[in-house]
Amino acid sequence: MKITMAAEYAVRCVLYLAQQGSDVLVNRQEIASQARIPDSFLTKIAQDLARAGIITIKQGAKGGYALHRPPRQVNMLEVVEAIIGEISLNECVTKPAACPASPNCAANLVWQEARRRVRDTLRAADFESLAQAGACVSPFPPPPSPPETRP
Amino acid sequence: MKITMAAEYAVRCVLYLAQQGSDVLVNRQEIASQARIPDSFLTKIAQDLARAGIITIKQGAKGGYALHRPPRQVNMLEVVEAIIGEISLNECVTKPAACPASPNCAANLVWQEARRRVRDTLRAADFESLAQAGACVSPFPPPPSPPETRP
DNA sequence: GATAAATAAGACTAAAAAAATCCTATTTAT
DNA sequence: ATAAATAGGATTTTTTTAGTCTTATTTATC
Repeated sequence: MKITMAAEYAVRCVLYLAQQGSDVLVNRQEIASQARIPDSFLTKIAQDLARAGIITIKQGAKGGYALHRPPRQVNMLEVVEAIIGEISLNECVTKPAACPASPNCAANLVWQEARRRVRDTLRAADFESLAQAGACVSPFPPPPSPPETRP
Repeated sequence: MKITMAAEYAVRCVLYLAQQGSDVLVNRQEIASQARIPDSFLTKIAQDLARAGIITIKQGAKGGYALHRPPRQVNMLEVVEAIIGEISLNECVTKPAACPASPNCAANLVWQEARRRVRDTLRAADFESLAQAGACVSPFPPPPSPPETRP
């Protein structure tokens, strides 16, 4: 029930790029070290992200990666699914053939609902917000701040 | 990002027991064949369920498994987590040590939110509802039924 | 109390997936 | 032409999952 490391790395990679702003080319080693991603692994991840139209790869000397779109238009769901494929929590939902009873199974609907909610949550998180939030803030309503104690 | 087969089997096992009603002892082979669970694998799963206080195991001749509580008081979250441990979608949330930046990471909060929603959804699904729903109905508001065509 | 019918418990194995790594090829700025 | 980058695929290692097997224990029944 875990996202893979590759997907986590992908999110960190795109988040790092988003922090630099749109269209800024960053070389792979910098991304790898700053986002703590094994450099050689990042090549694989970047290829998936590029195929999904999330980043642009420039080869050759002075090459590197950049966001392909404004960070506002990229969300966590896209990034994660670019790496691991469409999220689904169980077999029943993915391959109905695996469970002949699935259309008659109430549990199946619960899995579908859970899946929908995870995907909605990730979809709501765009990288402009994430990058702006930066330290410790979230795209969700933050907890009310404690009343000021000093005038 | 998948639940394990063991967890799916556990849900089916408990669902099958819930359908028989509370306190009805069912032998393992019956459960295994009806819920399509490899018989020997079910022994492992049952042990976890028993440890979690979800089922009762009776050994010896005429032994078998039964729900330990009314189905109303058992939910999918419990059953799943009895098998795979507490659900968490990524490392950042589970082991903060793995990511020194986690308290400063907006993505982390999104993961936490997603996790919360999955767990809430599974928690809301109790086995009385699931068993009653039986065919094709869900614990979530069902789609409006089509108008009757025959008086 | 002996026996047969059940499950327990844990060691073990096989298969699949995840996480990298490595090597050769290609692209591009200078 | 050269050096600095990335591409892409093959390969490897590690971890997890899924399942099996064997021996031991429990309990109803005769």
